Amino acid sequence: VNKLKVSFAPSIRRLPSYLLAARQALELGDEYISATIIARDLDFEPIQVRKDLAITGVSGKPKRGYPLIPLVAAIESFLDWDQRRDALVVGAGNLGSALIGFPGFTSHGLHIIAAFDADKTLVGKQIHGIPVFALEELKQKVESTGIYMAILTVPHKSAQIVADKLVEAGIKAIWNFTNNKVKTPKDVVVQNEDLSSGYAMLSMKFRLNHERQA
Amino acid sequence: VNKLKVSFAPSIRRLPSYLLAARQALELGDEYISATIIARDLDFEPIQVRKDLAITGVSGKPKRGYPLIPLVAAIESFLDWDQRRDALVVGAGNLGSALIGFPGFTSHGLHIIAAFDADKTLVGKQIHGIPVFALEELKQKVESTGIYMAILTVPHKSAQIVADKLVEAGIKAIWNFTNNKVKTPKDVVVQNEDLSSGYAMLSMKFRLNHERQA
DNA sequence: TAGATTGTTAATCGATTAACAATC
DNA sequence: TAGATTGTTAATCGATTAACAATC
Repeated sequence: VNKLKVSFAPSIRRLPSYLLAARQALELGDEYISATIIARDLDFEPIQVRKDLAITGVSGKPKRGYPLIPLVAAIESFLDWDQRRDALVVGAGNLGSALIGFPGFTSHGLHIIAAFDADKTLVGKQIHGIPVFALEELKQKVESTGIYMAILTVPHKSAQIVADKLVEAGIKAIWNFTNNKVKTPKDVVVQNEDLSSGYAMLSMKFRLNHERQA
Repeated sequence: VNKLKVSFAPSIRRLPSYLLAARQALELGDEYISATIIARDLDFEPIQVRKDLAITGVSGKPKRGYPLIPLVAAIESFLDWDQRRDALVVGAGNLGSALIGFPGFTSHGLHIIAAFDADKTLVGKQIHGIPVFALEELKQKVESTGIYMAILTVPHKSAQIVADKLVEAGIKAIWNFTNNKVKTPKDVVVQNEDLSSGYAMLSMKFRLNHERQA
């Protein structure tokens, strides 16, 4: 079910780091940035950077590189990050609160404007200035605001149950920070952000590095 | 620099979800789990699950599947998750605090036992029962405890500076939650956990899904 | 001009999927 | 036994890297 093939997934995952590099160069007053420079900064191959940037449609100048302002615009537009997008956080625990307070999202157009939690003692309070509502109010809030994106930060055992409620409320995109995969109808996209898979990579890298030296 | 080839990286990233599935089946009182069942739960192909599990060395029984207790043990041992590992959090802001309070890590053997921050008003306080120290105390603490793993949750602009301090203090593994890639000598492994690349994927999936219906 | 860089086309590499014999 | 499942070997697919002409 629900397996949407995202073409060039690895390239898309790398785009945000190119965007950051471009913005930083812009801040320094540069006009152009070359794939060679980006590659050196990020420890990639220049050819990979060129291939990745090609999908955004931006075009570079031989000997100079990519013009920064069009480059930033091309990446933002390709990712749909050039327009404001409001989102909900569902599960106002530690991780949910941290994401609400995370300043980096606004630079991608992402604004968290409400939180929801099953815990009634949190309801009515604010977290980093954002109001917390009861889960029961979800559907009504989604309908009245037209929001279609939700960040899921509940305990993993309730992930599917809450995801079902999100779908029922009309949410169309779920950023899932629980370890449990959730299933949704095919008109609702899910991005799983499994921290434990990153930790598996770190553990493995450490083991291999260690063994290599031994 | 520092580009350590982790063989079978995609397989390693999937192992934690197999581990979770196996543990859940064990809780339900099952004795075996088949690749078919795991694949259905996680929306993978059975052949992929079998290939992935093969690297851990566990062997299954035709018609039954993989015996749960050896399966859990094999994955944990392969990832080095069968022994306790202590870690530091550096940057005790929102995200750092959330990771300190995240209950899931202990099931992978990961225990956060201290936090560090440049902000002197935090020093001496506790976050979820974990003490916060000044950055200046880093080296001394690393040396006295023998800890070699750090979780980096500082603002992205100070990522490299703080990473350098971690290396200098003797840290050998850095789990980097900032958007900035950090460079380290080759005896220090880094795992970059770039949230914005996940958000790029979600944005793209949503756009493609939307366009397909239009 | 010389040389660095882009962008395209082709080659390589690695991961996923298919096929199927072995097994319980 | 029949049939589901494992595990291995081969085929396919897609991503990365190489080669190189075009360009400024």
